Amino acid sequence: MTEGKTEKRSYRSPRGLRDVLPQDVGVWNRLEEVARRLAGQRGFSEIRTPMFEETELFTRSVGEVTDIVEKEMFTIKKGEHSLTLRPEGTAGIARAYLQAGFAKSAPMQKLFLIGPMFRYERPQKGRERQFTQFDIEVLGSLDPRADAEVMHLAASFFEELGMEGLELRMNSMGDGEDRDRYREAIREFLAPKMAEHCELCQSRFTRNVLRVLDCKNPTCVELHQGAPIILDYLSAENRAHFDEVQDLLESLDRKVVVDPGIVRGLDYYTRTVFEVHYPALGARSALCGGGRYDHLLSDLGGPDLPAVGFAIGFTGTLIVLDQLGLKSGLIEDVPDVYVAAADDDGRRGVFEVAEELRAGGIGAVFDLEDKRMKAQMKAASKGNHRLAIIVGSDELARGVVTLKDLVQRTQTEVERAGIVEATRLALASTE
RNA sequence: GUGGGUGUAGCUCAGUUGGUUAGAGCACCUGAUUGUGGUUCAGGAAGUCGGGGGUUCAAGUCCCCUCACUCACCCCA
Repeated sequence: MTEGKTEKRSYRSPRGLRDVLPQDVGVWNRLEEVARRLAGQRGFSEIRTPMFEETELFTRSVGEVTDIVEKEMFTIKKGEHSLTLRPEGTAGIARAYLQAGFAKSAPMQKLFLIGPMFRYERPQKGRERQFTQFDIEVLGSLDPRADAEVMHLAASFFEELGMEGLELRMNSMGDGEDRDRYREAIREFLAPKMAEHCELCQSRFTRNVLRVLDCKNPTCVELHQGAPIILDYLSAENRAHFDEVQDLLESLDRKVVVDPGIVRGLDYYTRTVFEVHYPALGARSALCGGGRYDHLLSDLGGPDLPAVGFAIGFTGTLIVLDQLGLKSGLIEDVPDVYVAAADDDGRRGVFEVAEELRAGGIGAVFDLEDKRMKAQMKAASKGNHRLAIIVGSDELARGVVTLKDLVQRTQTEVERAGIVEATRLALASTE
């Protein structure tokens, strides 16, 4: 606590956090509007969970041996409590589902959430420390139609925004026994080569074998050539599920690319995993990632109910929309009337007229900067208002106001008393 | 965490081998038009040249450190 004059400095938003300025809010609203509409049409209900949760919720669900938990969480310690800003949406939704008793009262839930997530990472293109996600979750169903429904919905979201050339990639992570058998096969495959792997791989080998294959270290990638592929280990049941999801999507004319390389970075995934890519984006082309998490609810203390969902990141979506020139064309609604004061006597009248119009349901603004008449007219025109109403001592004396059509560039005088009605008429004629 | 690039007016940038008061366009303000807008013309305001240190008679320009932004790797939405 210093006293006296403090040094003058400027402030910036924290690293990796950005402002959405008024000129960009239109696109954001559009993304949310499309998300809400598509979700609503399909019977998904909106849910809003807290921005932070007990840290343990994430270590349990996302997995201790994941980048998210190992190095990307914003954690706050308050006394005994450890709280973490949510790095993703599914864990919180699953927790809320159990807490609300849905597991017993109404296990089948289709839910969606739109909101900010937080990860402590080094920012770069398409990656921020606070980012917004659109999360979709179907809880309580193992039906392959649920998988296909959410996958189709993910792709539809982007298409609805005008994007083309998307790629839907999927894989299966198996479940239970086949997952165990695969894990064993990987362990056998890797064991003789472990000495040559990097430190991270060696640590993962004992803690979570499957993630060893995730390593991008060139030496390790080389060592992984010829590693067993999980699709060869699927049980008949899981194989049938995998095939059925593809069939369903093909019946919607939706092409799916099977990509055995998709191993999602979160431990809770089982069976179906998928990503929606926009290949032209390059480095970070995945706009959406998702899949099944059939044991997450049980891992969090609930019954063993299956679920499937995805998360779409707005950051990447906005970059693509910008690249495609689809961000423009969103005209912001602006008040119809600019009320201008011709002189100092008019300033009070301007205030009263504006409020009278607003009370009558007409949008109106006026100058708050002591601008001269000319500057006010300039502002009216720059602001894209349709009408200007001019109030000055001359008008006040005669009980009228000047009504000017800024588009047609015509003007008339109308009775001050009938201003709302006259403005309505003028607006109707310029429709 | 590891590399690369960039930091000059609100924004986009120019500033030549270091050399007098640091420039342009856009935006902003004023006037031409003493009560009327999108054009034009004239004028004006606006910069600790990211910050600190060093070399030099002289640094926006060269060197070192630092911070910020940005791109890529890692990972991921």
